[in-house]
Amino acid sequence: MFRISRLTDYGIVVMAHLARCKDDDSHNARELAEDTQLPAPFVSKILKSLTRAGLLVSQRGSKGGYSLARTPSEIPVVEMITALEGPVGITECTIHPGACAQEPSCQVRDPWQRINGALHTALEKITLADLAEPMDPESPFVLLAGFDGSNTDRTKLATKALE
Amino acid sequence: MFRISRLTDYGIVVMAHLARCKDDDSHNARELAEDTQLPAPFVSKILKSLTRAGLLVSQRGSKGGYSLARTPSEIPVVEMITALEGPVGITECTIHPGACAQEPSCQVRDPWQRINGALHTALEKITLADLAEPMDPESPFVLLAGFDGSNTDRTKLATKALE
DNA sequence: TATTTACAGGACTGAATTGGTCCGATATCT
DNA sequence: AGATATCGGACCAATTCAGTCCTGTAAATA
Repeated sequence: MFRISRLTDYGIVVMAHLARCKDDDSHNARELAEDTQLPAPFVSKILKSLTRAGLLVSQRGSKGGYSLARTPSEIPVVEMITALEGPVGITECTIHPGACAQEPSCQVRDPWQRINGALHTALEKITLADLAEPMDPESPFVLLAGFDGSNTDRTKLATKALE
Repeated sequence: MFRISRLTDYGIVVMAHLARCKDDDSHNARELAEDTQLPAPFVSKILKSLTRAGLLVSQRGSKGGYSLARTPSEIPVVEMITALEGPVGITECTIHPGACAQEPSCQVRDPWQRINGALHTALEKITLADLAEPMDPESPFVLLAGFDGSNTDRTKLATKALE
């Protein structure tokens, strides 16, 4: 478990496909469904959500369709996930503070918040551009540090992001 | 979305509680449910799963109960999650390779695998001890690096973990 | 040995979420 | 006006999740 829903998964595939089409003109839902080999009505649903979230712009009518609202490198993964399945949060209390009865006395909340923050930060840094381009095996991607006591600038940065 | 189930959440609360009881004797299900303020039958179910996964040892009969199978610092978070809700995997294909029809031609699989690997590595490094102890705000916890091109040893380590 | 305590395993149920389809309304181009 | 496509939302089936309950078995005690 712990996984993104199929809605999100497919959504990102579609976004990546759009990112790879360098042209700026819009692609309609049927076309995108064909290209990605995904069920057409489902793709249509996904596109609507992404448009409402401001990640795509839509053009109605004949010759209408969808296109990216920004360049791929300006679209972080976390936004796509949020658009399609709501805010990223490992635990309930991350998203709805106060909903859990034993929150005030909870002994594990704080560490979870940190883990969640780290995940969130990572998903903010990774953009559609990183997913769309064929991977360069030499390129830096998700790097994990931690637990070795080293106190780099990045450490403070990541920790700070959680407050 | 993107969250751990309540089963897992509660399970980790119970584990953390056990970790904080320094004594080595076993605690029965009813007692643990009382201490953590969680529904008793549910706690019982959780304890069984954790025992089957080898994270707890159980003692039957009168004076029976549960106790940690290892010291808290030897119990990584990822194992608790796996025990209670199955293997950690962001996408379907991480866990069931080949199940997805368009896997061979999938353009986003590789980056997802990397993200997943990074998450997995992080959850391996964080242990029950980190969750159970009251947090030292100065202590290094989850640190995130990446995308700056720096090629540290840890980079290679984290990248290597994915293959 | 009988009794009590407590875990083991699994069946079961109601609720919530997810996956996926479909339709009527509206906007745009020709 | 007519064809094309998005927009918004209703709708439904299937799965998963949360939580309960019951029967069996192992261990300790009297």
